[in-house]
Amino acid sequence: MSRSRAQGGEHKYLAVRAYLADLVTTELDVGDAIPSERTLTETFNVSRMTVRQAVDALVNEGVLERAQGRGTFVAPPRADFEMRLTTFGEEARRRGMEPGTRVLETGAAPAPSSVAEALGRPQGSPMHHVVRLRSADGSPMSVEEVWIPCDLAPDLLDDGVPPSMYGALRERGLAPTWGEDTISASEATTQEQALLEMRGTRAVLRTVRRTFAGDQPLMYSRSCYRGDRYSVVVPLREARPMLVPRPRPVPLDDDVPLATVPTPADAGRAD
Amino acid sequence: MSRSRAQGGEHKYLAVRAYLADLVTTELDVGDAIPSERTLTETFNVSRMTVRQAVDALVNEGVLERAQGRGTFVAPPRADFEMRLTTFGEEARRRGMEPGTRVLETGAAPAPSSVAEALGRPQGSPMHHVVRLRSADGSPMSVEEVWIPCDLAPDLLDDGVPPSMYGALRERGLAPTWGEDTISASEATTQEQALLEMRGTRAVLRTVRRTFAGDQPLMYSRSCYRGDRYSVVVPLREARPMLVPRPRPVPLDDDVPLATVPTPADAGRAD
DNA sequence: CAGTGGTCTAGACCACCCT
DNA sequence: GGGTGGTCTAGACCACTGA
Repeated sequence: MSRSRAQGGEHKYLAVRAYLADLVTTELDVGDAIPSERTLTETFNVSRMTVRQAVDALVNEGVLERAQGRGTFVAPPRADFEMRLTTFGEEARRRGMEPGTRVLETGAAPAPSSVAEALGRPQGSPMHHVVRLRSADGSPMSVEEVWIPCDLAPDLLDDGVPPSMYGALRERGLAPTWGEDTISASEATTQEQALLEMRGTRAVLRTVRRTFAGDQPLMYSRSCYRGDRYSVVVPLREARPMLVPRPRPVPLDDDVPLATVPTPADAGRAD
Repeated sequence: MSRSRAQGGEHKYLAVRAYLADLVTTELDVGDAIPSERTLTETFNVSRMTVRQAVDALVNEGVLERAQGRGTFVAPPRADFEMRLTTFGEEARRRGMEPGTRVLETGAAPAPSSVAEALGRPQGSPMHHVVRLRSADGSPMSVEEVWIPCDLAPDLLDDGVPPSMYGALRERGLAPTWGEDTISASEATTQEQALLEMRGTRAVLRTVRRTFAGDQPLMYSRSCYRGDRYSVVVPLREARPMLVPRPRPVPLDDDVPLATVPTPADAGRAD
C-alpha cells in the first residue's frame, strides 16, 4: 500500500492525470500540445479509455483543450467569471499596492443582532471583534470590522490580531470555502471620514461579507472603502444557460434544517 | 441520415443524455434517483461506457450527483457563484418590484473618449446614445446612460427606444455573452440628485458596464443608483483552487490581436 | 447479499486535420 | 495517408451501500 503509487494516487488515471498536470505546470506553454492519447496509452501501459478519463478531467477544469484531428493542447488561462474570497492584503498586492494595517480595536464582544442573525447565532453570543484601518501604499483605504464566533476558534486572538484572518482560520481547520458580499454606497460617518482622511467627498463604498466553511457561517465583516479610491470589478456571465431541475419540490415536514442559515444554493440570488 | 435520431441527436450518448435531461426537468424532484446505469444500458441497448458518458455530462453540469453504492440522484440547484448579465427590468422583477422607465434623452452621438476606448472604437465614432431614468415600484432608482456603436445595429432606435436593449441586440444576432461591471461609490451631481429625488443623502452607487458578444464589444453603460435604495450581492468562491498553466508565455511577434479589446481571459482580474 | 457506481481493458470504426 | 480526437462495445473486477 505504501509502494506503487507512482505520482498521483492509487488509480491509474490519477497517475496519468498527475503526469499531465505536471507537464502543464512545468514544461509546456499555453498552446503546446500534450502527448497524443495513444502515446500516453503506451507510456503508461493503460487502455485508451483510462487515458481519456485523465484528459477529460483536465479538459473539464479548463486546463486542456481538445481539437479533433489535431491534438490536445494547453488551454489559455480561462476566463474567470467568479469573484474570489480574497483578503485585503492579497487584493491590494494584486492591484500592485503595498497593504498596511492598523488595529483600532480588538477583543471579545456580544454579537449585535444584525451580526448574530447573519451568522445564525443567538443575539449577544460571544464573538471576537476586531476593527482595523487598512491602507494601500501608505494611504488609508478602508475601515474594516470583523466578527467571528468565539467558540469556533477560542484562541484566535491570543497572540494578538493575526495578519490574515482567513489564514488564522485555515490553520484551525476552518478554511473559508465561499462567501457573499453585499455592496452599497453611502456617506461616511465623521469618524470614518477622519480615519480615512477624506476631504472633498464623503461617499464611501460599503461591503458586508459573510464567509462560510461549507455550511458553517464563519465570519461577518463590514468594510467601508473610500469612494474616490476604491472600486470593484465584477465579471458577468451570460444570462442563465442552465438546466433547471425540480418541477415542484413538495414541501417537506420532516428534515427542516437551520432556517436562517443559507446554503450555497441560496447564494447568487441577490436580495 | 434524417431518421434514427430518437431524441437528442446523432450520437447514442446524446440520446441517453436527452432522455435523462427530460426526466430531470419533467418527472423527477431534487433528490430522486435516476435509473441505474445498467438499467439504462438495457433500455437504450448501449454499452455501459456510453451510458456513463451521458451521465458524466450531466454530473459535470451539476444536474446530477453520483453516490457510490447508492445510485445517481437529481442534484439540488447548484450554488451559483457567478453574477449574470441581467437587464434592469429582469433584475427589478427578480427582487419583486415593478420596473419603470422614462427616456430622458435619445439619439446618435459621437463617442466620448472614455466610451470609445472602452469599446475599442475610434474616438468620436457614431454611437446610439440613450439616457433613461429607471424606477422600481414607481420610485426612481437609477439614471442609466447607454452607448452602442451605430454600425452594429443601425436601426436600433428606429422605432423608439426598445424596452430592453439586450433583447433588441439579441434580435439582431448580437446576443450578449459576457460583461464586466465596475462598481464604485461617489456623490450624485445636482442633476442626478434631482432626477432620483434624493433628499437626505447624496451618496450613489455607480456601475460602469461593458457588454460583449464573444470578442466583440457591444455596449458601454453607466448607471447611477440611489445609495439608500440599491445594493449588489456578489457571491464569492473559494480562493484559487485552480491549476495554473503557462510558466512563461514567450512573447510572440506574429498573431497579435486587437490590443485594447480584452478577451474573457482578462475578466476577473480587477483593476 | 444483491445492487450501485468507480475503474479498467483491448479492441473497433468514424470524422477530422494536415501534408 | 497517417495521425488525432470522438464514439462505442462487451465484457471485467473493485468498493461501497443498504437491507
